[in-house]
Amino acid sequence: MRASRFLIATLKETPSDAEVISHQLMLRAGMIRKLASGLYSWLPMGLRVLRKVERIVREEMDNAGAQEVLMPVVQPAELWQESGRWQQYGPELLRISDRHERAFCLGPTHEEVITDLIRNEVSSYKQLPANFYQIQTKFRDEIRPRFGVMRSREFIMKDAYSFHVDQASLQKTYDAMHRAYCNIFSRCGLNYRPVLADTGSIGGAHSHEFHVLADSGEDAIVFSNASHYAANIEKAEALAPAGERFAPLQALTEVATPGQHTIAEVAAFLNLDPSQTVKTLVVLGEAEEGQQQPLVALVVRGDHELNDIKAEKLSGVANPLTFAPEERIKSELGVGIGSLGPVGLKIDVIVDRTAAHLSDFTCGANKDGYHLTGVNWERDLPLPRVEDIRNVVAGDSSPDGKGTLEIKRGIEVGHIFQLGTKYSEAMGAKVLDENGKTQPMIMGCYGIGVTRVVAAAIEQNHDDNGIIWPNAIAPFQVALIPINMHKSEAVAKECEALYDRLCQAGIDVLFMDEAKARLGVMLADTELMGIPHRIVVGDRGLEKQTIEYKGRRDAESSDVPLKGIVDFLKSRLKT
RNA sequence: CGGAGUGUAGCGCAGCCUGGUAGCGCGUCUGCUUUGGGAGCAGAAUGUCGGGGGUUCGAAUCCCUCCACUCCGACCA
Repeated sequence: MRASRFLIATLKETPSDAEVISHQLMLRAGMIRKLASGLYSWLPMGLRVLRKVERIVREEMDNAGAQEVLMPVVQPAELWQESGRWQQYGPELLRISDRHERAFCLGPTHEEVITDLIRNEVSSYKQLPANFYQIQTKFRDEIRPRFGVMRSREFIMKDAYSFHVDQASLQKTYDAMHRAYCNIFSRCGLNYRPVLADTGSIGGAHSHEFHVLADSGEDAIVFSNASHYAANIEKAEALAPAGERFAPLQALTEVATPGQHTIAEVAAFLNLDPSQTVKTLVVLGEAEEGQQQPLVALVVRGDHELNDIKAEKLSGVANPLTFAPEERIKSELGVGIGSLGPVGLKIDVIVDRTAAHLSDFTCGANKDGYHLTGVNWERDLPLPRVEDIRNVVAGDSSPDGKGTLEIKRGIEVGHIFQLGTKYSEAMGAKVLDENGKTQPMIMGCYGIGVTRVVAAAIEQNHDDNGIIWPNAIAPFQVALIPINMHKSEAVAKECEALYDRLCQAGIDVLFMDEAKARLGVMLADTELMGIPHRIVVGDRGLEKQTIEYKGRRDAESSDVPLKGIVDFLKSRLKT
């Protein structure tokens, strides 16, 4: 490609509304432009990267035996009513109506459409298993779109849906998708990890997320330092502490703690470590038929965080997890939220495994302005129901018993689920099995945020000068930069010849052919755009029959003989 | 949804408090000079100052209202 025929829309200054580095660099490198909140246009530079990622995804999906389809973005409400998600899905689902006032939505995902399609086309177990994918625009009306293309409202996703007669077949496809995803992210040149995940609202048994490791990631990922165990923090189990609980040493004492509400305040006031306290969180429980939702108290150690995913799954706790309104706590428990504690509390109490292991701890006295110290389970109050309801922290034991846990940040770029029969049952997607019996198909679904992969790659690969693309997804592999081309016939001639040779060798080359462009501008632009390899052609080098090569990560450039330059570049592109 | 903030040229911003005919840097265009890391000189174009309403002789500036965008919050217990 010649730069003179290509929109190079680089920006010297960073637009003020870009927070994260990938967003800033995508704007500055001329890859995207914002149209409205959470909506982005892709300029030629950005689209080239997007297409390269898509191509890798297609190749690996096809290799893994999936078939490509393309389904509409606009979907009729009826299908969503059939699955029940018309009601379940919140305001994230953008609902619209057509000129006949029929209800539609913009698809945030395509389970309903694919299930509808397949129930009409597949009727025998002999047609299964089958796996269909598409690379399609999704729309989710996010509460707060941010980080550019990383959390936008409209985005491109590769979504695949598989159909099976039995669990074993699903597991096989699931494993194949797991491998395909590893291939995809490896080929994109990303440092990523598959991690165990919660299945969330989509439901189902088994699930993995694929995370690109980056400090700016929105998710916390937990690793064992001694095994392959890796999980999303939402999912990671916090084991009960080893050993017996220490016997009580202190007497139960009520102390005045005027004006001290938070754990930090109370701990500082009483000169305690927060890990010697517990906090009591009051949430809504599950309502009996026709009754108001009761209150339930959740108790975790003062320095720990409640894991709401774990909590809302417990029987007796409302799902989604909802904190009790302060007025209800005041009126029903007679105490403000800063002085709550499990002792003598008249509602159901669930205590975290680690908190249940404490002795001589401190908690609210259920009396405004007072706390209790020297509290002990089974002496001062019965040990309530014990569950795992907290987030793991660094240093906890790994749930597989091997090593301790570390926590890193990750950007979720892929997610695979075993859906089971949730949609096929709701929507009557059935086949006849070998025995002539009707069965709902068992489903799996597999997503990759294609646009997010592009941003994640930048989060992971950049420096002060701009983006550093991995070879496989770079918009151009090589930048060809002439010095004084409009003055030196030799440079002009050699660049034209080189450009042809590189194109013929199948290398994506950007020829900075604007005659009067200044060298500094061309160098800065190609670095900002992240082109992984660059060659500079000038009279000085040509006299020695060499040209100057610099890899985007190299500190210094080096002279390469002109003759062998194409082979030299080819060998560089392999890595 | 709640809280905070911003909206002035393509981009980044000043001007607003204290009302008086809109400016700076970058970019763009023309010409000349320059050309091994974001050039210099000379000239030029570009704004319903987010929209609407009000106050005033006069509003980017003061008041009301609407809109858009951004940030923060949804774990005080």
